[in-house]
Amino acid sequence: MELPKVGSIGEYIREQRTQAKISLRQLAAQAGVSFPYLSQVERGVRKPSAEILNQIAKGLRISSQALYVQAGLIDEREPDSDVLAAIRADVTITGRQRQVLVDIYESFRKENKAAENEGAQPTQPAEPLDAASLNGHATSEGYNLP
Amino acid sequence: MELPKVGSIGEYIREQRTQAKISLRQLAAQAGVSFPYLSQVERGVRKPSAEILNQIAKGLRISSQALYVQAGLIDEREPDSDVLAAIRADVTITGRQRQVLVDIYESFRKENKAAENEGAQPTQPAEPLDAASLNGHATSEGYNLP
DNA sequence: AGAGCGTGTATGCATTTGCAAACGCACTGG
DNA sequence: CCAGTGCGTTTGCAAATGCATACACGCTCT
Repeated sequence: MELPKVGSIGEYIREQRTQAKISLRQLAAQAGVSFPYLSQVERGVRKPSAEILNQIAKGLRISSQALYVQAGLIDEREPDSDVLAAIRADVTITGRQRQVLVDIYESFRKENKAAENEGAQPTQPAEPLDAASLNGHATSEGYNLP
Repeated sequence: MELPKVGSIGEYIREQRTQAKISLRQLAAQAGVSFPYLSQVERGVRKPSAEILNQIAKGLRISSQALYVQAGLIDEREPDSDVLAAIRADVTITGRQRQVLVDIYESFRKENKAAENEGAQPTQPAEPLDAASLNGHATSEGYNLP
């Protein structure tokens, strides 16, 4: 039975890859998997095993757990969305950084709620947002959200 | 391959099962997998996929992550702070937004660590990050979300 | 003795993973 | 104009997963 409804794991991977601005072949090479297979995975044609998922996570430089959660392979009991609580409880960041994270998170929530109440119009979804600019020193200034 | 000695995963499962004092068939039923296959998994004859692993974890009432770590599918190099866990578990934001938050948070951490070491390390201690270098530099300015 | 029920284990087989090779398409630039 | 690269996709095919079925052993009854 072909149920294309499979987890959005493929979309997520592709999203991460395009955000990182690397090609399918590059990611495949870094992850140590074959590019054709990666293509199929991204389109949901094939469902990768845990090992492959782990390698892809490595290639993407993201946490394996992020992928597993996305793939629905980790239940992660109760999301409950206490992101804010976790941020406020974090002692490894400064107060100013904390405020930045809180602001961004809340504005995301607000944006999503607005988009939800509007029809199917995705407001302004086209965002460049390079994930690769990590060392680009993303400090408090520079974020401005729609 | 004849004997993939790597998998202490099977032993771990069997250990957990016997410790829980349930039979192979019972666990298989609770996990929703076939008992013969579970037997093979426990003896390392077969290497279960992530889905099966997840179901087994459910059946054993243990954390999925514990199994993944045992299976070597999660590197566990990072303690994975509570903030990151909360962000990843949050279902009220999009994957892109999630990535933004994760990136910003990690870059904060990186900044702080660099500041802590006081001038020894230049912001990129471990990762070669060929993806970005291949791509040539992205932005290098802070985040700007349109 | 058996019949019955419990355990874990070896088969056969449909389905699937994952790869190598070949393909089509868009861009170059000699 | 078409060789040379890059991209993503499609196509067979060996190897593996995962299951249903059948097997071997241990235990307890009547």
